[in-house]
Amino acid sequence: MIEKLKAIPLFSGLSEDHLEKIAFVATTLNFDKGGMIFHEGDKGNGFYMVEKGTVKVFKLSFEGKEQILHIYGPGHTFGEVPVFEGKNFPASAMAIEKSVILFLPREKFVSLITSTPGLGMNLLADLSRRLREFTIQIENLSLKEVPARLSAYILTLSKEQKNLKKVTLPISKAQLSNLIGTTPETVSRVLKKMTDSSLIEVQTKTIVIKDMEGLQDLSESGSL
Amino acid sequence: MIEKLKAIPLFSGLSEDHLEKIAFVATTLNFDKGGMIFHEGDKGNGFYMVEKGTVKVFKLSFEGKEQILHIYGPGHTFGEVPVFEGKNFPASAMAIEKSVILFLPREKFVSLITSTPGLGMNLLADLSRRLREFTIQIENLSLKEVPARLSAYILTLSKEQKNLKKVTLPISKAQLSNLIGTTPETVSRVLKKMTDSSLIEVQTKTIVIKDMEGLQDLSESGSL
DNA sequence: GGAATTCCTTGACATGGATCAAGTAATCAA
DNA sequence: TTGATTACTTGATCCATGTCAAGGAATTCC
Repeated sequence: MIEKLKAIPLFSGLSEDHLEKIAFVATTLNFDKGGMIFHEGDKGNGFYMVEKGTVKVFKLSFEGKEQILHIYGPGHTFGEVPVFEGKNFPASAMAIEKSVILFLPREKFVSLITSTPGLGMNLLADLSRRLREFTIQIENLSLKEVPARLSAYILTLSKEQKNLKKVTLPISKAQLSNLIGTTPETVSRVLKKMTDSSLIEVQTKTIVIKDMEGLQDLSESGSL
Repeated sequence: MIEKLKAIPLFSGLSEDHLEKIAFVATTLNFDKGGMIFHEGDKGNGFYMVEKGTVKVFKLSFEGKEQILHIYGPGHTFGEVPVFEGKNFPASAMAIEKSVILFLPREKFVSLITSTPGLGMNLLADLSRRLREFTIQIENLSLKEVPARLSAYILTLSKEQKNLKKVTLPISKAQLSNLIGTTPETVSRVLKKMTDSSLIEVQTKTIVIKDMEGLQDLSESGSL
């Protein structure tokens, strides 16, 4: 367990001693594909870490439309907001494939923060990074059109995966459309246009970037 | 100065001694209406507090369109993200009226956090609250239409101002349209429709809520 | 207090993208 | 492997909201 915790950025710089305390209060949860980890409005009495698998954090509209806020893979933590703010979860979380999740109960963790200076700073950095990401997401949703959002997403993938020219979609196109705030139909049509303009080549879950600069332009301003 | 700091939620629960240390490193800045406090991309070597006036934090698109992320009045802090994350400002900040702003330099503040347990927790709570607000803003932009966003905004104002039935717009309608992600023309038209449906009455900067329940419905689901 | 500026409203029109529907491809399960 | 289920594509249509333009109200500034 301690080895697992060491790999998590949030806990970097902590002593074995502290990690041991954390390991002691953590529990392991298993979820099948589609399993709900928590629902918007639930009382949050702890937070979570992905050990294996993939998780989406999302909101549903009144009519059932979904907006994905984050997709998290191994090593990422989520569900912190109610831990520090006291209220309930502002969004829901679901495993989008068979996943193993660690759970850290709130109270034990809060007392750990005050006694572990580095942990507090790590958390502040982590929440700040998330605020920055939301800032970008709001910019994308409000100031950019779908082709710009989609190419920005492909470029993000290309940076995440070392594989600079050939990227693999980690989620279905339906999920992708909910992440960038559009519909599967529109994703399909825009990918086709991008292919027609020789920016990319698509084969099922693989996208080959043919014109990196063109994609970059499209992600910043342009339309197709 | 210490009296000013006491009024700020972020510093609640801190001893006079700690407040004195903070007051010692804080400086006062004056801005006219339209004065830029910082630009997106600037290196952030500290954060800010509104003492008097109003500030908007916003992003500009390539084409010059604006999306407002926050409007802050007296007592609110802003610009923390780079303090804890190290990089630059993810957005810009401008005084939208003559304002007095306190500036807290980064380095002195960071060392203060490690030596002041309560301050770290206050900051975590503050950033968490902001994450929750962004969550709602993303939901609004992506899952709701303009009439729902506008009525949600009016309801928020009504909660903020004790004045339950009669609210005063704290910003121009042009700014309001940039806050809810639309245009002045659309705001104008939607307010008119809401007036025609007897939900509200508008007179310049004042809105009287005639049908609270109807507004609530509209903010959650409906269209006009 | 009146001119000048800024802000707001209204109308006509254009359009990005949603929705509905039907077919095709990919994946899963037995 | 094959049938069944789920995911994706393509076309036709519709609608909310953006854009452009012009007139009207409110504020600001000498």
